[in-house]
Amino acid sequence: MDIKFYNSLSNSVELFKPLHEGKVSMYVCGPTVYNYPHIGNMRPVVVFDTLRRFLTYVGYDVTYVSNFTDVDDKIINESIKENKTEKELTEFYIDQFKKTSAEIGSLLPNVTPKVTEYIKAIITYIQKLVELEAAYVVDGDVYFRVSKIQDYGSLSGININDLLVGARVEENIKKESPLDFALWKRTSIGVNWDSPWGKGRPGWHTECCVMIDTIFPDHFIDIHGGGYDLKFPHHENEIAQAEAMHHNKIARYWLHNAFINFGNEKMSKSVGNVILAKDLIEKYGGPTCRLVILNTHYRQPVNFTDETISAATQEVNKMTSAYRQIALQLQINNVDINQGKPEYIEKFLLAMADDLNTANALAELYVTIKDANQNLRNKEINLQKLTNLFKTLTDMFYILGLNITYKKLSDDDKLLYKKYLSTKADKQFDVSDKLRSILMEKEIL
RNA sequence: GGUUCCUUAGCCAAGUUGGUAAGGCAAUUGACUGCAACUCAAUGAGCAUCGGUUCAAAUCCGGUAGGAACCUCCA
Repeated sequence: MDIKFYNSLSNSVELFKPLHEGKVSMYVCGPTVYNYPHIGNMRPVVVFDTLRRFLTYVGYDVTYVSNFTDVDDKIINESIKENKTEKELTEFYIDQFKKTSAEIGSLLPNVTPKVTEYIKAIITYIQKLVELEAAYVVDGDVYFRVSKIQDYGSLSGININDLLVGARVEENIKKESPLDFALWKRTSIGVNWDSPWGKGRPGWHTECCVMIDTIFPDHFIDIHGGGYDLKFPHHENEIAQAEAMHHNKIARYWLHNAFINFGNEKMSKSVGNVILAKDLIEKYGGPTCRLVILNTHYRQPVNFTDETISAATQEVNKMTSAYRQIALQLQINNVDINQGKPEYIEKFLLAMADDLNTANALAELYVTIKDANQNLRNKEINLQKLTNLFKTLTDMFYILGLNITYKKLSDDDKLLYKKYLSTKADKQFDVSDKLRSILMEKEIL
C-alpha cells in the first residue's frame, strides 16, 4: 500500500518510504509539564497516536518517541508558586498527561524521555557543537551560531533578512546575532546542573536533538511531528543543530498538526480561554472528544463547539449501539466472535494512507455501521456477515483509537437476555421492562 | 511590515495529475414499534465574489472581499 504524507519540508504530498524496510521511527514533541493539559495539547497526542496505530496495523514495526520537557522557566516559576520542588511538580503533571492521553484513547509511546534524564548527553552534544564552531560561549551561556547554517529557515519558509528587520526579534547584546538561540543558560535560580561553562540548564531546542540522537542509532528518523507553531523557531532550530552535527535535517518527513479553537478563537494561555482536556473528557467522554478531533483532517483547524460535540456524541452512541448489538447476537448464538474477516477495511486503509485522511476513513466506518444495522434488522440473521462486520468495527476502532467496548456475556447474562425475549414475546411487559433495564445497566443492550 | 493558509448545504466536513459535488449532525416525510431508546428509507448545495485559461474548473491563473495562524512561551 502506498502511504503518502504532506511533508512540511517540501510543502507537498510525498510518497512515504521508510529508512529501513518494514520499520518506522517517529518522534513527536511533547509537552512542557507545569499544568494540566488543555484540549489543544491532545491534538498531536491523538493525531500521531492514530498514525502510529495505522502504521502498526498495516505491518510496520513502529518506534514512537515523545518527550516531556521537565526543565523550563515556567516550571521553575510554577514550582516556586506552589512551594514544591521542580521534580514533584513535573512528576505530577507527567502522570496527569499520561492519564488524560489514555482517557482520550492514545497508547503510551514506546519511549517517553525526560530532559532531566538527558542532561549529560545534552552537555556532550553542546560541547561538540562548540568544537565545531557552530556554538559559542559567552559569560556562562552557550548560543548556537545560526550563521553557520546555509539554509536556515527552510522549513518555515522564513527569510533571515525579514526576521532581522522584524521588530519583534529580541535584543540580547550577548549574542552575535539576534537569530542565535540559547543552548545552555547560566542560572542560579531553580534547578541547575554543573557544566563546563558553569552552573546552568539546557535551552529548549537541544533536548529533542539529543533524544533522537541517543535513541535512534541512525541520528536520522522517518517522521518528526508536532504542532504547527513549533515549526518556527523550535523545529527550525532542531534542524540547524542537526545540520551542524550530522549534515541532515533530523527527519525525512516533517508533519505538523493544526490547532483546536474554541468559538473560532485560538486557545492560548495568554488569551486565557484554555479548556482543560480532563474537564471535557469527564463531561463528554474520551471517544467523543477524540472523534471531534478525528472528524477533521489533521492539517485543518478544529473548532470545538456545542454543535460539533453533540454531533460526535450522536455518532459515538450509534457506533456503540451497533457494536454491542452485534456482540450480543454473536454471543447468544455461541459464535466465535473473533473469527470474522474485515469488510470495507480496504477503502478505510486507503483513506488513512492518504496523508491520514481520517474524515474519509470515518465515512467507511459509517458505511460499516449502516450495513450492520441493516443486517441486525433482518428477521433471519446472517451470523457470518455479522462476524465479519464485528471484526471490521473492532479493527477500525483500534486504528482510530476509539475506545468502544462490548460486554462479554456470562451464561447468566445469556439466560437473562433469553428470559427478556420470552417474557416480551408473552407480552409480560412489566417483567420484560425490568429485565431490559437490568440488561441496559449491564451495558449488554 | 514579512511568511503561510483558509472561504464547499442550517452546522461539521471530504474532495487539486481539471470531467458535471463523499460522509456525518440537525430538519422534514414515511416505515418499524406494547412503551422508550435504537434502527431503516427518502428529501437539500453547483463550491465567498469578479474575471481569465479550457471542449470542460470547487479544482489552474489573476483581481476583490472576509477570516486565521506564525514571525514572542505555547500543541
